[in-house]
Amino acid sequence: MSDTRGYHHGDLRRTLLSAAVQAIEESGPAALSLRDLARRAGVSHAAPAHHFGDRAGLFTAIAVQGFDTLAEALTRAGDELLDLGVAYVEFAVRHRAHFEVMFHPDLYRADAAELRAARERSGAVLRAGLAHRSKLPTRAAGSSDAAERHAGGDDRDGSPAGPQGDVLAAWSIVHGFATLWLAGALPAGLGADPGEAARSVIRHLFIPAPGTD
Amino acid sequence: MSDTRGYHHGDLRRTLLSAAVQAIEESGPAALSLRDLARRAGVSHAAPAHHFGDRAGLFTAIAVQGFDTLAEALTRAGDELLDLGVAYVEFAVRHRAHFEVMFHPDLYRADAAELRAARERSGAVLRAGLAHRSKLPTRAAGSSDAAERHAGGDDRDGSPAGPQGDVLAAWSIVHGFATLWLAGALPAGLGADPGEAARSVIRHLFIPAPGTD
DNA sequence: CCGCAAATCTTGTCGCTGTCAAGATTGTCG
DNA sequence: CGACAATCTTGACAGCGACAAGATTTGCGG
Repeated sequence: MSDTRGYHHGDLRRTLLSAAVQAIEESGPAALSLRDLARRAGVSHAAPAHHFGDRAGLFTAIAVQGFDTLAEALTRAGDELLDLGVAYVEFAVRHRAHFEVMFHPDLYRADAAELRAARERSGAVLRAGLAHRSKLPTRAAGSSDAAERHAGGDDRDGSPAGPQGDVLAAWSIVHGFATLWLAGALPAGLGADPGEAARSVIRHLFIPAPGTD
Repeated sequence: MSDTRGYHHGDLRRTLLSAAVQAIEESGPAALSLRDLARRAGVSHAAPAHHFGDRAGLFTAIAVQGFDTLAEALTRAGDELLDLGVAYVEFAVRHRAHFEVMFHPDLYRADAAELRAARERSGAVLRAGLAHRSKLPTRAAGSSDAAERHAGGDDRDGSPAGPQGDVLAAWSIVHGFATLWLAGALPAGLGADPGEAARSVIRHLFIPAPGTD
């Protein structure tokens, strides 16, 4: 079945996908070449086209895979906002290639049904996790007056300062940290563990003074 | 001098740069073609090489221009953290092409002297502005107990949770918001003004409950 | 004013790429 | 066994970045 020899490769699609991910991790999405991919897989230069149509099709498949993997990772992370954010950053660093593709819609077919479904899947996990944001672990014991306070405030959605605003702020800070980390823009001295570094950055979201213990 | 006719174009470098920026705004950096640029400027296909060396050289020039423009914009924004963040996001949206190139170091020559200088210039402005972060405007009158509190706490730098942590958190949230906005990943309904949307998101950094007033 | 060197742009070429079309091989199902 | 669909190959074409060599213009020293 997964015989990689003979006229039929047997598992070409999966092989091409993982080769693509590896190539992107090495030199970025822009440098990806379908022909080079085919060469790595030991097939002819036009073989990839049959499975993905064209370059955009390949990137679409990678993005789909990425959104699904992200959904899994976030699910595993649990309900607490902090852990959710750390998981997001760790996903970005661990699956750098997927992450870079996912947030460059000009690379793939953003309107593809398969992709919209995958995006929606990971979006749902994110929203579900953030719905419990009252479980945000402050250093103090009290159950987060922050959440309570504006739960009584303005609940109509659409308002950018409303509960959606919390989600936006949380998403922005973890996405920004991940992006800057991947771009190599962050100063050295943060250590080698992006998850831990992200944790202390995320704490600044709702808790003014972090303190060291 | 700026005669665009004849054998010598006269102002080709600037023309190519602005054509490149426009092309990137239309279809992203990956789709940029030196030959297409030359065609737009009405010169031969090899003309750009003389001014920029190669593709990476062109992107380097764009990145330099971007870092300098960002430095200007941040300088104009003043000292308050909130305005600084809004200016950052507005720069990203207004100069989308520059922003996208700046944070994709694999596109250009990150070690070029000219570029490191420009990056350092904008970095200095950022740090200078954030040094006054005690001026962060809370809704309440009091002069931000947040800043005071941990100014007495741990002042040694290098600690990710220290004052550098504030800078990181602020940078992350505005960079993340800008990136998500540009990627079209944010939900509709935030309105058409990214600066204003950013303002209400940034407020979540140190102030738990924003309230609408 | 002259002439020469440097700067600027052109022309030609090479290998590489993505994409399409047409053919070869293999698995599958009636 | 035979036909059909899926899979892969071969061949071709235009566009691209890069390099080399030549043409044209500018500018500066004499």
